[in-house]
Amino acid sequence: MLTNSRLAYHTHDHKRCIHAALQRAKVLCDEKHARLTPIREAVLRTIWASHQPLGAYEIVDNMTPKAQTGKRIQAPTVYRAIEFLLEQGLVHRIASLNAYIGCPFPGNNHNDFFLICRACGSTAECSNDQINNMMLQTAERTGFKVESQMVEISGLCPECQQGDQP
Amino acid sequence: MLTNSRLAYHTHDHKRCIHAALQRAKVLCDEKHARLTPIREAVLRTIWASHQPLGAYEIVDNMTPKAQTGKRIQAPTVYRAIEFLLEQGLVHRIASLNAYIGCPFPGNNHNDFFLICRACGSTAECSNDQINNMMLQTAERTGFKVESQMVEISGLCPECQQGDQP
DNA sequence: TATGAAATGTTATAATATAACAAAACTAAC
DNA sequence: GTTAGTTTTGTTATATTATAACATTTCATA
Repeated sequence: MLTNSRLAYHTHDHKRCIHAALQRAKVLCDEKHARLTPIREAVLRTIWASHQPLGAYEIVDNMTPKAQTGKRIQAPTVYRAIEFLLEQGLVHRIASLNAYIGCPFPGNNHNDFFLICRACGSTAECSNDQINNMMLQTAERTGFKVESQMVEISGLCPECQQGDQP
Repeated sequence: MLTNSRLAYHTHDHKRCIHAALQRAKVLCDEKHARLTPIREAVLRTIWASHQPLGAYEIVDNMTPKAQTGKRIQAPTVYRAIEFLLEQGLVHRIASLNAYIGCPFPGNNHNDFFLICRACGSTAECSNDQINNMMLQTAERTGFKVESQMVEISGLCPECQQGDQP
């Protein structure tokens, strides 16, 4: 099992997270001859500013205005950057929240699942081949041909179980 | 493993599906002293008109107007009915599609997963305790306390593999 | 440095969902 | 039955999420 739950749910030097994510993104885009433009990089940085999934308009609001003109980045531009980042596997969409989160291990071609804390919003990603295989088998027993899957688990992260919110 | 894939993916007497679903709903609501009003029943019937998840505004469009006034049911009314049906476990929300589908085995308190055909939209529900347990275990190994889960699998149903759409 | 392709800017709008308050229908006690 | 309180529905407006359409700019490369 592969997971980033240690980082997602406990305080840590988050600058290193962001830096590492940006580095991985650059390498990956380089390999694929995909263009990680300044805007796309800025959107990725904004998404990585936390371990909580961010809504598209939260991203819009958190983006710093263009240096030259001082104008704010508009929604379509952000959505286009998100689309690119999704295609490259650098971010994931959390459907249950209509929100986006950085992928901690891009390029792994994993079908992961997400552990979403309903109290603090922090979200970790886990991959578990055993579960994937079992889902595949179960689906195929009904004759269904699996192409992609989405697993989103809601509950309480270790930190938030302390207060044990209701 | 429990599933309705036989019905979801193959032609059958769908009137019986609808009738059975309505019957189950009545019994369940009776037991819980929940009020399955005419509007709620009509929304449930509309959702059960197919094995494809329906968007809220598709439901609005498919509802027959009020007999007395001839006026159409408005979105908030439909959303409120959906909310009720979700609470009673009579329908599920498919987050990846922003759509709603009838639950074939309500009251089972199952954490099921959905097999959604990307070609025809038909969606089956499966429950598999083994998978649920494994997800629980995996989550809890990270210290996460699971409360609910959402598994949505996309691919091709048996029927649509014939044409093998790309 | 021209040329076509890709990315971004800009405006408008589609699609999904909810807030807020009024009116009607139902429930339970009298 | 009447009435008071609660639940449900009607109605209007609006919030939230996402995309369409077309103009402009930037980039890669010939």
